[in-house]
Amino acid sequence: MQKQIHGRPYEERNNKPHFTPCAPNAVLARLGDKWTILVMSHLALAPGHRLRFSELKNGIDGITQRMLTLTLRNLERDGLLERDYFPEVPPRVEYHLTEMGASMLPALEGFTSWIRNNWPNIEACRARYDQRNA
Amino acid sequence: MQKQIHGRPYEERNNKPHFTPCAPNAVLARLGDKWTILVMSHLALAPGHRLRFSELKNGIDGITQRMLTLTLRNLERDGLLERDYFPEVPPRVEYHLTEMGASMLPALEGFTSWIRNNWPNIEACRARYDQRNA
DNA sequence: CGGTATCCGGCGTGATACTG
DNA sequence: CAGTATCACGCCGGATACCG
Repeated sequence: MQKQIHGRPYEERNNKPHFTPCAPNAVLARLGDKWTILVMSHLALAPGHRLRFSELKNGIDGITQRMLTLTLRNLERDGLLERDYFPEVPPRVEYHLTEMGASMLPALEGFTSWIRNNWPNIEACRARYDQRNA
Repeated sequence: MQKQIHGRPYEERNNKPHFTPCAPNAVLARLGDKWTILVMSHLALAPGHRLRFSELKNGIDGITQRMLTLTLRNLERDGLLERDYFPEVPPRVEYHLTEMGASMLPALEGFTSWIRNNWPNIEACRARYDQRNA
C-alpha cells in the first residue's frame, strides 16, 4: 500500500517525503480558475443539478460568453457535467452534473465551509501583512 | 500582486471597482497554483509542522528558489504559516504552520481524498473526450 | 543560506465580431 | 440562443545573476 497524503502518493527518500508527480493539484487548479467554482455552485443549487446556458450566463455576474463556454467544456471534459443539446427553434442547451460531479459536492462543501469560517481571519492577516510591508 | 480594497480583491471595470466572484475561489486559486499544495503537504508531514527553507527546496522536486520564496510569502500573507529567522552564521530560516494553517489540513484532506478516489475516472473521461474531438 | 532583481515567453482571460 | 474566431494584454512562472 503506497503512502499518501492529500491524495498525493509519495515515497520516503533519505527519510524525507518525496512526492511523485501530482494529480490533485490538477483538480484544484481547475476549481481554482476564475469561473469554475461559480459554475459548479450554481449547478449544485439548481433543481436536478440542471441549468441552461443562458441561466448560467445571467446568474454569474461578469462572465463572458466565451469564458462560460470554455469553463463548461473543461468540466465536460473531466466528466463532471454533461451537455444536452435540444435542436429546437431557438436552440436550447442544458448542462447537468454527472453522478461523479454530484458526488464531488459534499466533499467540496467540507472544504469550502472551512474557507467560509476562516475567510475573515485570512483577510485580516493579509491586511496586516500588507500594512507591515508598505 | 492583486488589487485590494479592505483586503478584498477586485478589478477595475468602467472605472468602477467590481469585486471578483467569491471568497472560496481565492483560496482554491491559491492552493491550485503550481507549488502551494506541495509546500503545505511537506509541512503537514514534518514534525511540529516545521521545516527550514533548504529542506523544502530539496524536498520539492523542480521548484526554483524564487518560486519557493513567493509561495511561502503568499502563505505567510494569508496567515497559514509563519517565518522564523535565526541570525546565525550561516543564517537559518524555518517555516511552520500556524494554528489556522494546521486546522486547514483535515478539511483539505476530505476533499483531496475524493480527488484520489475519482482521479482515474477523470483521466479516463478526459481521454475519451479528447479522442472524440480528434 | 536564503533570499532579490531582472528579463522573457506562454497562457489564461477579456473584448469584439461573426454564425448556424 | 448558444456558440466560434480573432486579437490584445497582463501576469504567472522559469532562468539567470547578484546580495547580506
